[in-house]
Amino acid sequence: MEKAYNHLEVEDKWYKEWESKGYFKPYGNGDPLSMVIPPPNVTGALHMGHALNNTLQDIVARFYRMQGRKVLWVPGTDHAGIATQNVVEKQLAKEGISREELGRESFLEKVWEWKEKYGNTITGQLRKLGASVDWSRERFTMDEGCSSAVKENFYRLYNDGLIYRDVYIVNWCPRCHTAISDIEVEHETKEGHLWTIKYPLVGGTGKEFIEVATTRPETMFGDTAVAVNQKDKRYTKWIGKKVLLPLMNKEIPIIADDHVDMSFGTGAVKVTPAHDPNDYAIGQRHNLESVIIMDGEAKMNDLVPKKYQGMDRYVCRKQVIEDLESQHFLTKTTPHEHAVGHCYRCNTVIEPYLSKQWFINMEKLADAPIKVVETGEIKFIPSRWEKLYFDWMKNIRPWCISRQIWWGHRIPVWYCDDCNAEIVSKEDVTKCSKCGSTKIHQDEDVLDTWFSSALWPFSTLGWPENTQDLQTFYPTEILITGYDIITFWVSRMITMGLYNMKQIPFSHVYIHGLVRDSKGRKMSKSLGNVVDPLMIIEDKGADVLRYTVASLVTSGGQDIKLMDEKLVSSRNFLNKLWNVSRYILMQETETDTRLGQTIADKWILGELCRVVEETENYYKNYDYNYMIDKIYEFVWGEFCDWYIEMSKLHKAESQATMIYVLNAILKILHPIIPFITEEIWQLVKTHPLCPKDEQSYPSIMLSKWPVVADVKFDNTPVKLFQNIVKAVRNTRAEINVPVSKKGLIVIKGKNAGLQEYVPYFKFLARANDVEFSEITPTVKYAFAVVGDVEVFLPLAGLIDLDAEKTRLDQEKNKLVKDVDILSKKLGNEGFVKNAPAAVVEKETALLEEKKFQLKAVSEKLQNL
RNA sequence: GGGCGGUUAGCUCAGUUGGUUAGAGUGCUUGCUUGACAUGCAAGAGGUCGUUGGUUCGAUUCCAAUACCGCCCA
Repeated sequence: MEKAYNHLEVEDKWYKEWESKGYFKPYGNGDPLSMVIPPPNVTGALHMGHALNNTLQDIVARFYRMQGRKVLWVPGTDHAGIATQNVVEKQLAKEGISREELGRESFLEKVWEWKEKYGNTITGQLRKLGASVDWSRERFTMDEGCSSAVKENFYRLYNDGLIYRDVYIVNWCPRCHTAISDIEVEHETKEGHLWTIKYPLVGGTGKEFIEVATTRPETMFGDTAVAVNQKDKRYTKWIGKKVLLPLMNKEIPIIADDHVDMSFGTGAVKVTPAHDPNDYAIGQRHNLESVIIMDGEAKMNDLVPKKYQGMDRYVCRKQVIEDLESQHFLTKTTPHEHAVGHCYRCNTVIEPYLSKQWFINMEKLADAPIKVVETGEIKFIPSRWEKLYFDWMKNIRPWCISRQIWWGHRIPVWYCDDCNAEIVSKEDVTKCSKCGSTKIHQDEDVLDTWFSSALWPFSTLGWPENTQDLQTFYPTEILITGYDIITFWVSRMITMGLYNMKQIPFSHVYIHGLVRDSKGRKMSKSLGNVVDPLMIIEDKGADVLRYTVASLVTSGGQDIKLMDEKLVSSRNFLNKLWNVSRYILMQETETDTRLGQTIADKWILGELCRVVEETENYYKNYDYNYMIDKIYEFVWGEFCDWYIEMSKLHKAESQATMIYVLNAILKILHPIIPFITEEIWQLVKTHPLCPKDEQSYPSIMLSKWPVVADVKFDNTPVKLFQNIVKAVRNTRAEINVPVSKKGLIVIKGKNAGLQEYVPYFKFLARANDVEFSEITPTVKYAFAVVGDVEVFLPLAGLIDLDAEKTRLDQEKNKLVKDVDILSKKLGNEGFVKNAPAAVVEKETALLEEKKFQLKAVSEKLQNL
């Protein structure tokens, strides 16, 4: 083996091997287990969120594959309608072409070209990460099958009366030129103003006004009423009268509505039904006219006075304020903080906009999805996310699914120009089914991308066809995703899964946190704090990235701060694993195949048995951070630091055990760090002392989870031995004994079982001999007490007496404190009476030990 | 305004049913060219567990209040 591990060469080599040999396909005859990948944006690039999400999925896939399950992990990408269209439009803009100039057909050709060119970027990057997805089943939300699923779903929902088209106020993005759904709007608190405007009373003295407060004066041209609360005494006399809209000279009524907040502003609000959702609701209740005063780009249209026509909404706002002021209609301007909705794709301020859109009546679909989570048929991990899910589902509102863009699934509805029939069809329509006219046209809009994503767990398995895959692998078992798309995606998959399949789409939803920068900030291009996972893979390897990410995932699902130090620590661990393997494999091959010949062998086999069992449970509970801690401690702390060192005294007898333990270590680590474990395992499996059946597996990823014999071994003597060695090392270091000097160790007290460890003491504690004695040595010595064993280091002439005195003094002080605390505790009647007997017993024994140690240390200090 | 999460060593974080003297990695100090590893070995220093009350024989852990930070929803 090379002295240093070369990840660049090894990782590429094994991934090619695994993929080309078809190891990612469902393997064996085990119980099927399937997962679908959260499809990344087809034109996107791998970011840390993907790296985390796919590492976690791959860990699950590889673990269960080794457990004998028939694992299918389906990969694929998402067409990301708005985002992709934006990207391609921007590209075209550089060439001075707009999509309108190009026309729908040609533009879509361009997008497909773009997809062909860049669509492999992210899938290539998933390969770099080591994802064991079945590429032969790769899907795309706009491929033929998924498109047919979308049409089928639309068709069914429409015929069940759950999809409808209606004029409604929606969130309009003036930059993307499309409606978006409620959850696609991001609210940001912004410093704005509250303007108070006088609306003069019609038929009054000319000096009577009602004052309205607004944050959006430019929408006044669309006002069709002023509303006050019925209970508001200030305005009772005004209700039913009319005011004159300034700058417009249009008469509008004053109405009473219970939803008006009397404490806000002046208590009177202007009502603009076409440009505010609350006002729209008021408008509906009072049968008010809705006047749309802007175009699709949020520029003022020809329903406003000529002066303002064509102005951008913000330019217009400025002008309106100026004009109101000069005409003495503006009475007050106060700073005001309020939430402003922004488009999640381009961050443009959303314009509430009245338009005709397609909706899904989610409320009628919500019962079953709520129930399956309530009954535990679908389990969220951690369970606290169920609350978010319930909040969302129980207050669900109509889902606006139409988008005024071109890239996406075109709505499968045709309209007859002659008889106005609305025809929904899974096949393209050329003739009106009602009147036979051929003058028909398809709906111009496309569907929300999430509409197709909602079908992903079954559309990827072949639905609406009843395929073998669908029968074998639906429902899927585990869905792994970040908490940011529980509402966007998880809830909709559950809804559509139940609606179309009459079965849940998955039983476990494992929710992880988001990856943040070292300061805890969200990674974003504008902040420039984006960590590119590919740079890490290039620099340190995918294994290092995976190990780091997995070690940072907590069971509580906290967000993850990615720090360079963590990556270095992970790399060091892999280096350790590499080197200990190299050490083991570089030994001359022995012929003795017996395991557990020495006490060291027996001890490590016992520990291995415990670790393998614990690890299996941690994997099953997604408890990766704790698991890695335990494996790290076992591999580095116990195997390398103690076992390997001890085994150097009997390399030949221990070789079989060493290989055996190494083989198991590689297997339990494989799901986390697949590449390095494969590289080493290929060497281990052909070693003559490796269990023979390993050779029947071509790859560690297809090999079986280790079955470790339940070795019963009392590790009390080993622990005592280790503690004495540590005490001796500590003592020698503190009293400045040169490392090169060896000395005698005298052990006094209960030393049952320690005789066997004499050679190890000599080797690991720099002893030239070890004596077991019942009496205290008479020569000068340094002293330590371990449990109820006294340890003497008679190092004549080498002892720094001052240092030894300081040491023992400190030790004594500590023991005095311990004895004090324990005495008080055991002197407390309440404790002795109420605490469990086992605890009292333990504390009593401990007090005895501390008393003994205190006495021993005090004596030695006096004799110094 | 409603909800959720966080606050533990210089830094980043664990802490699984309440039970001694609270752990890890990293950083720091000291000593080591020990026969796989200096990406290493050995030893060490470092915390009144955000604050205040309560329950309890006993609270980092359970309850209540409060402060600060972050996120989501309206």
